[in-house]
Amino acid sequence: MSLALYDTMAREKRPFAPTDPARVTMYVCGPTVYNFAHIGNFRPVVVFDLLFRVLRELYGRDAVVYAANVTDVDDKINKKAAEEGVPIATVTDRYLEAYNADARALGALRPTFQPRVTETMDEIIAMIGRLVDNGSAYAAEGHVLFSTASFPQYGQLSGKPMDDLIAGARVDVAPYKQDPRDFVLWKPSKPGEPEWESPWGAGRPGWHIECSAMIEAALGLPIDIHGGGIDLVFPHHENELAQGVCAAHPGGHGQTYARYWMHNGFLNMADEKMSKSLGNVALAHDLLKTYPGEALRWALLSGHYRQPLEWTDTLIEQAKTNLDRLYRTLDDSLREAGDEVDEPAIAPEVARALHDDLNTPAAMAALFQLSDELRAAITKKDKAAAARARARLLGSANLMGFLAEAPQAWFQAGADDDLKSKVEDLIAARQTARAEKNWPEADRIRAELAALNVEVMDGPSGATWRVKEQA
RNA sequence: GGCCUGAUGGCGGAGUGGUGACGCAGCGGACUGCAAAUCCGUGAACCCGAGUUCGAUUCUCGGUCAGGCCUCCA
Repeated sequence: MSLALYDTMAREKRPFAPTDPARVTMYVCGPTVYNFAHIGNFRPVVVFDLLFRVLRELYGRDAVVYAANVTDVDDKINKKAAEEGVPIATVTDRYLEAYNADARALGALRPTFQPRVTETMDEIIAMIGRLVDNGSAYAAEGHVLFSTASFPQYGQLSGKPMDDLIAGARVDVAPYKQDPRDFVLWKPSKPGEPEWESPWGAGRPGWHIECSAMIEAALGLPIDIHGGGIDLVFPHHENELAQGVCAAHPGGHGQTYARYWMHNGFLNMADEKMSKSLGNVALAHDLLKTYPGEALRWALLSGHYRQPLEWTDTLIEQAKTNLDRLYRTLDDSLREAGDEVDEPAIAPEVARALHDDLNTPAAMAALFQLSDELRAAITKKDKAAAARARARLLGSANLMGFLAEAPQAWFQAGADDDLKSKVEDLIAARQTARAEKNWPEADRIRAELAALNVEVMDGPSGATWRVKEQA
């Protein structure tokens, strides 16, 4: 039952052992809230939610502390607020709310903390102050910069050779930098933009410092797990690590910032990286209007989290079909084998797969096996075995954030009460026709139901129905 | 240019030094008034070359191709 996680820093899978099993800490880089987030933004949300669930199962519900930040100070936010002529909080509140709603729809539990930059300003400024005081950072022309030369281990996480970073610098080096690799901790705001008072003049924090400050304040160093998208390895996490460690220990001196670094791969849209500049984005907000959140979650987890995932309509539809199969077995078991209940249990095969660096495809395969076992019990009309198998399927699927709905609700999603009663009436009429072997009439009613986007299925214990296409 | 991943059947996608998961789709059959579901059966893959080995899809090297990072980005 031991958990192993792939650590970006070590570049290998390592057995996971928290510093303190009574307080397991995890931090994941969250969204910049200036617009609806696209589906790619939700891959880490879902992946690390799964890890959160696994850790809670392993160490106890209250033993895992999970912080995911919210960036609510940013150029894109400023731009949006200016366009709308509203304070930035109007923009950030709006999109944070939408983001959380989307995350919830995708089955993600709320993180323990969701710190915002605007609410962490004091800690950020204090941390920068310490970095300046202990010689890890310097002020110049209204900016404060981190001195990468002060941190010998700089570049270790991303594996970037120091020389390359200097030689490969593609952007013009700002004149106030002592070293091209140095990065901003604090900078002046442009006229008209929000600014905060600091010992180095009014301005705003640089991109990376918020995470270091939040981690120190909310979790404490070293944290057990730090997660995010693969693209954040450099420069974001490299810089975060450097400043986070040096704030307490100038020069680093072998101090650990995060004990396990985890990074999820990208979603590819139509053979290309999904990117806002290419315009091939799919907003989770929009997808959720067409597909059930669980289906999107299944699709996001259908490949291993470190691999790139091809995001296509087919993938989502297959995810839906896969869940249909599981829900159908569940539904049949409830109807044919009674509602006798057993203690929910997590199947060992599912646990084993998830503990192996979150091998979700293998875990899903195990779910299908559990479904088959339940199906076999239903066929044999073995109620006790069915109850047992159902408890294992449900317990395992729930751990992964699946089968959270009642089967009826899953299959009849999108049907309002009006449609439901109409369908019930038609089915009753059809039952009468079938009893009289009036097949033409029965088929006519089937067609009528089909026109309502409803499919009827005749079973041994009566007819059931479902919404065919959910849109 | 530097660094780093990956290349598995029609599709998605695990995994393994030795009889090649799982799901979807296909085909044949059972069941069904019809249909759906379900069940049984079935065809189908490990990029190329060299090396290591009794044996490689799995290890090593080279190549090709694809993707990522080096700049805001999950």
